Amino acid sequence: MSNPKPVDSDQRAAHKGQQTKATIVEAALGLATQIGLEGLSIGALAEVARMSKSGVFAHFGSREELQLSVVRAYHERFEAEVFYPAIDAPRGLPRLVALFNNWTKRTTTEIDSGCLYISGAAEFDDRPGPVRDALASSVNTWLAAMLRAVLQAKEEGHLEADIDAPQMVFEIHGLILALHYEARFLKTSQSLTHTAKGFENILKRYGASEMFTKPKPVTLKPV
Amino acid sequence: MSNPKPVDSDQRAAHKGQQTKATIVEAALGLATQIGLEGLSIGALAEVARMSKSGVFAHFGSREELQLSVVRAYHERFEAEVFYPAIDAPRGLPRLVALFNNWTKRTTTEIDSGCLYISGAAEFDDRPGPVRDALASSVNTWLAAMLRAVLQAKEEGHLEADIDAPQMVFEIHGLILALHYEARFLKTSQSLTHTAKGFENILKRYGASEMFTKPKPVTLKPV
DNA sequence: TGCAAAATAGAACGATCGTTCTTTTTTCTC
DNA sequence: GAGAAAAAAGAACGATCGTTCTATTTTGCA
Repeated sequence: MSNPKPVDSDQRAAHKGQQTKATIVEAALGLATQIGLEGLSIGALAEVARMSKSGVFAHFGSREELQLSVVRAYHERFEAEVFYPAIDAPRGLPRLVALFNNWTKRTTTEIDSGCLYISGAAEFDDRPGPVRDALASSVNTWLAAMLRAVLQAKEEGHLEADIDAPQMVFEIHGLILALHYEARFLKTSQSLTHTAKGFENILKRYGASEMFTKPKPVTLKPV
Repeated sequence: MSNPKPVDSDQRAAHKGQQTKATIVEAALGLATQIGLEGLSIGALAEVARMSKSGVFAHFGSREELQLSVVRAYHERFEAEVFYPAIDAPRGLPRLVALFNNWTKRTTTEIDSGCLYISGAAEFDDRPGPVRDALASSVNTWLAAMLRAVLQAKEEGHLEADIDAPQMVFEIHGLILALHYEARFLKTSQSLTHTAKGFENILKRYGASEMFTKPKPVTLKPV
């Protein structure tokens, strides 16, 4: 009983299987963002991961479970890259701006790789099942976080008091979707500029002062 | 030589083949908008069209040509439903509003069926070839028409003189994309309201007077 | 170091894919 | 109505799909 709980290494009791599974999911994530969750085939994945088809398959038990693993991995990555870094920013408008900037930055890098939340939505539009549910749940979680940020900015007095918060989130979401569509599919060069300018327009319309450019403004909480 | 050019019936010299081909394309359009252009299989299409697989195939010669036919058919339908009805409206803001309303209306009905320009963009993101080119060409044609309408509204003095027209089209496009995404995938109930309100916000921001609600305003051309 | 267990590989399955070829049926013209 | 031409059907192809089963290799613990 010298080491009853080996919590030292990567994940607890990393039985080699779990670490190769992580490698596979990593490769699957790359494939899925490019060719979509539906286009993701076990054969192609095995080739990329330099493994046998059955070797890959054994880790998941079904293609659907593989797709779910990919969605979960994407969710974690999105959270780590977009959400968590932004909660360092002060509550209110600065945090909302940080969230949007991180979102935009991620979408910009995804012009080459693709966004799973967007391609997945198109693929699982009317295809019920666990994959669709997982995708929708992740997106809803993220949109709820954005809504929370808007509400907090309103509470802090950084936005006008009578604004329609879900409406604002809807419009921001539209900017990101248009950025992805026009930059990735149409290869329009000005998309990023349009996105930034569009966000400025939205902020102005909802009563944000010009302080949103400065990361740490003087506190002007009216309460 | 009584009838050298029978231009009477449906399309010129409707040799039966072309009319069944039209039926097939019709069915293919329905399938493609639901499950996507990539998911469109000749076997499934043959089943829907109540024909043999080879019978369907013979009309196109390749799956890619079938996909191209679907894209062309969608383009025609989009034009007929969104673009042409709007050019009856007076040049300037009324026409722009009509274009947007038709676009919104079509997207709303497509909450059940799906929009080929959106699902197709996700599928052919980084898949070069004729299908992608045809899709992108159609979308660009439509966005150019929207841009033209904005520019004309500016010329007519219905919008402020110094506005960034491509920027405005980008923001409008975002509204439609958000409508499709949130209504069709997330099944958010308020999407249509958010879209209409978002358009109002955009119009206000670009200096449109409140006359845009009335279909036939008094002419106020300042030139 | 030995041995059980876990991980991977390999082969094969039924199904479906796009496509080709041949045959039958339907259509159009004289 | 006969006969050529067009359209549709039918069967089969190689390839790939997800999945299952068995065999082999690798791992981790005593």
